[in-house]
Amino acid sequence: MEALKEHIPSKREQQKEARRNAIIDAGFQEFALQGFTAAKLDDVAVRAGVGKGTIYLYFDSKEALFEEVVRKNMFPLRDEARQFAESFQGTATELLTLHLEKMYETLHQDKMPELVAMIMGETSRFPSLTDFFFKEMIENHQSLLRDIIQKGVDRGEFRESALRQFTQILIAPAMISAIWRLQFDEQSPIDFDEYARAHIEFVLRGLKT
Amino acid sequence: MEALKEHIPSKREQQKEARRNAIIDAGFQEFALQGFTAAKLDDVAVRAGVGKGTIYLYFDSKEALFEEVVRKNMFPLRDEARQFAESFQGTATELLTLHLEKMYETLHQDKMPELVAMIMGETSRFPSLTDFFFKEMIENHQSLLRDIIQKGVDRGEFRESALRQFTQILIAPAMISAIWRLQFDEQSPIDFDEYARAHIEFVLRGLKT
Amino acid sequence: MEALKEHIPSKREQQKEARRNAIIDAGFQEFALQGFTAAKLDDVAVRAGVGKGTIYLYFDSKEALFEEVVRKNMFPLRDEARQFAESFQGTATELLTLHLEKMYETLHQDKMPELVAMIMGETSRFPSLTDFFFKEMIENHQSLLRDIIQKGVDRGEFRESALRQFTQILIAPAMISAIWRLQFDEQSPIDFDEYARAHIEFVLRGLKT
Amino acid sequence: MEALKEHIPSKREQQKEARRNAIIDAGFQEFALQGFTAAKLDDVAVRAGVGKGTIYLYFDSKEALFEEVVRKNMFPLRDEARQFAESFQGTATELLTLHLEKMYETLHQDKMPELVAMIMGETSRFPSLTDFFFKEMIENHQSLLRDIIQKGVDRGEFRESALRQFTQILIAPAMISAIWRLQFDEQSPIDFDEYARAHIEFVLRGLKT
DNA sequence: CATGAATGAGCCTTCATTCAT
DNA sequence: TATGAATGAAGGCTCATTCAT
Repeated sequence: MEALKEHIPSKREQQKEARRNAIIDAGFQEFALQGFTAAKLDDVAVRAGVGKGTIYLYFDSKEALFEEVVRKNMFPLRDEARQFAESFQGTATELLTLHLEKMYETLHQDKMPELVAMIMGETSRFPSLTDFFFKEMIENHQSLLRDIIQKGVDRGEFRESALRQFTQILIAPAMISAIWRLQFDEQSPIDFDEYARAHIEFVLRGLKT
Repeated sequence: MEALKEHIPSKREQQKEARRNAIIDAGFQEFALQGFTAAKLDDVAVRAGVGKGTIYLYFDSKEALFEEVVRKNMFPLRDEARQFAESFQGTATELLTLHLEKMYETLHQDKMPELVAMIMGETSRFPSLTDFFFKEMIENHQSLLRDIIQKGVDRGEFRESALRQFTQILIAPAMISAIWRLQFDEQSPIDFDEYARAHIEFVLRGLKT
Repeated sequence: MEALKEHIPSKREQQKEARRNAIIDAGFQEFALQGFTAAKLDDVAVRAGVGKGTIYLYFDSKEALFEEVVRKNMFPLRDEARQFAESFQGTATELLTLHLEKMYETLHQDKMPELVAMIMGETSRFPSLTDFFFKEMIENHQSLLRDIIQKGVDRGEFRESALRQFTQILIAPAMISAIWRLQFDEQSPIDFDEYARAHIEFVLRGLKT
Repeated sequence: MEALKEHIPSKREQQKEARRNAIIDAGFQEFALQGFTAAKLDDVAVRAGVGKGTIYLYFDSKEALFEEVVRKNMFPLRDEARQFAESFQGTATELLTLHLEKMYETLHQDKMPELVAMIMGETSRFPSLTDFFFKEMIENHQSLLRDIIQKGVDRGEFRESALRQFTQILIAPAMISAIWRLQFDEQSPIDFDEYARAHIEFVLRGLKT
C-alpha cells in the first residue's frame, strides 16, 4: 500500500539531493570554522562547488541554511543514542557505560567540537533553532538517560537520586571535553580516553547504590 | 614615603576611567546579546552614552574592545575562587562545597551565562584571548581545585582518583547550567539551587572515600 | 591552428570589459579632479554608472584602481612616441620636431594635464607606481630620445652634448606647459602652439652643430 | 618716523610667533610627506609640539594652514631671485647663470622637491592659492627673467626670441629636476650639478646671438 | 536549473573640528 | 592661552541577496 506512494527518485532528483547535501556540508565547515555571522556564503559556495546563487535555490537565506546545518549534524548525536535504548539487553551499568562511550566518540569526531561550540555560542540567537534543538535533542536524550537510570534503580544497580532529574550533570563533562579539545588542546592536550574513563567511573560511583 | 608616589586621580582622569568602564560594560551587553561579529559599535556607543568615535580613544579596534570585555568580566569568576583557597580553615569537603556554591552564584549573575556562551562560542577565533583565558582562568582554577582535592586526600576525606587530574569533570555541570539558563530556561525552567545541590552532592560522592 | 585557441569574447565578457573601462575612465576623471586621497569611490561609481560594490569586482582597492588608471592613461603618451622611433625616414631634426609636436598634442588632450599633475603630485607615495612609471615610460622615452639625438649626431645634424644624457631637459618645457594649462590658464592664457614652436626651436638650436 | 609705528614684540608675542612658525614648519613636513588630504593635523600637532586644539588658535582650518605653509615656503624661491635682479652689475649672461644656479640650489634644498610636487599636484584645487602663487611667484619671476633677457638683448649678448615671452621654457628643466629627485632618484640617480650645468649651457646657447 | 555579475545597505574606522577644563 | 577629550560625518570595503543570461 505504502509502496504506491513510494517515490523512486529520478536522476534529476538525486542530483538535487546531492547538491543540497554538498551545500549543507560546506555550510557546516564554514559555520564551524567562522561562526554564523563571520561565515561567508561565497566560501560556502566555493567549498560546495556550486555557484553562489545556487545556494538560494535550496535555502531561503543564510539563516535557513544555518538551521539546516545544525539540524542535520545533530542527528548523529541523537541517533547513536537511540540504538542502545531499545535493543540493549545488559545491565543498566553496562548500558550507561556504552552510551557515554559512544557519546565521547561522537562528540570528538571531525568537526563536532566546533558544532558544539557553535550551538552553545550562537543558537540562543535563533529561537526556532533553540526550539528544535530542545525538542529533538534535549528531550529525547533526557528521557533516554532517565530510562536508563530508572532501569538501574529498578534492577537495584543504582540508588534513587536527584540526578535522574538533572541528567545535564551526568553528561556535562562530555560536552565540556569537546569544548576543551577545540580551545585548549594546543596549550594543554588531554588524553581524552582517560578523561572519558574517569568521567564514566565518576558517574557510576555517583549513581551506584 | 610611598604616599609621595601616590597618584591622586584628577577629575579628568576619573572621568576617563568611568567612561572606559562604561564602554566596556556596554560592549559586554552588546557582545553578550549579539555575539562578536554581529555586535555593532554603534550600539555599543549608544548604550555607553558616548559618541562612536570615542570608543577609539580607549580601544584600538572592535577586537581589542572584545578582549577587554572578556578579560574584565572573567575576573569575578577567578577572584571569587581565590578568597577561599587561602583563608578557609574548615574541612576539604566544606571548602569544596563552598567553592562550588560560589561558582554557581557567580555563573548565574546578571549576564554571566551570556559571557560563558560567548567564551565557548567565539574565543577559539581569538588566539590571544584563548591564551589569556587559559593562563589567567583555567590554570589558576585547576590548581586551586587540585589543592583542595589534595587537602582532602591528605586529611583522609577524599580518596585518590583521576578526578584530581581532570578537574574539568568536576565543574562542567556548573558551566553547562549557565548555558542551560541562557538557552532553555524558557522552555524548561530548572531550579538551579536544587541542580547545584545535586551536583555538589554528586561531586562529593565521587571524591569521598 | 591558432584559431582554435582564439578567444571569441562572449557578450558577457564584452560587457565586463566595457564596465571595467567605464570604471577606469570614471576613476581617471575623479582622481584627476580631486587627487587620489580626496577622490571618493562613491563618485567614481556614480560617474561610471555602476553600484559602489561593483568597483570591487574589478579592482582590489582604491589604490589598485588608481594604479590601473595611471597605467592605462599613460599609454597614449608612451605609444605615440614609438610610432616615430622605428618607421620614420627623414632627418633627425624632422624626427625630433615631429616627436615634440606629437608630445604637445598628447599632453594637452582632454584630461592629460590633470594626469600629469596627478603623477607629479601623488605618484611618489605609490612605490609600485613609481616603478612601473619609470620602467614603462621614462626608460623607453629616454632611450627613444637618445636614439634620435644619436642619429642626429651620426648624420652631422646635431653636435655632441650632455643633453643626450639629460633628456629631461629637452622635454621639461612640454611637461610644464601641461601644468600651466591646468593651473594658470585662466589667469594668464598662453598660446600653446606658439609656446611649442618656441620650445622646439629652442631645442633644435641647443642641439644643432 | 616709521620708528613710531615700530612694534616691540613682548615676550608673549614672540612666543606666539614662534609657535605659529613651529606649526607651519610641522605642517610643511607633513603636507610634503603625505599630501594635503592625507596629512593629519594630529601629526602636525605632535611634530610641532603643541596640542591639537592649539592649531586652531592660529589657523582657521586645515586649508588655511596649508595655504600658509605654501605661502611661507615659497618665499625662499621668490626672494633669492630678487637679490640679483636689482643689485647685480655683471653681464646678462653672468646674471642668468647665477640666477639659475641659485634656483637649483634652492629647489634641491631640504623638502623643496616635495613642495614643488605638492604645488603641482594639489594647488589647482585651492583657487586662492593658485591666485596667490601666480601673483607672488610667477609674475615676479617672469618679469625678472624678462628683465634679464632684455638686458642681454640690449647689451647685444642675447638675440631677440620668443623665449622672452615664454620664460617657462627656460626654467622648466629646473622644476622637473626637483620632481626627478623626489620620484626617481632611487631608481636612476642623477648628478644634479652636471644636469644644472647642461641646462644652463643649453639655455645660454638658446639665447645667445 | 545554475550561474556569477551586480547591487547597496551596513559597518568599522578615521579625522577635522569643537569645547570644557 | 593651551589642551586633548569628545564628536559624528564621511568613506572604504564587505557580503547577503537578486536577477539577467
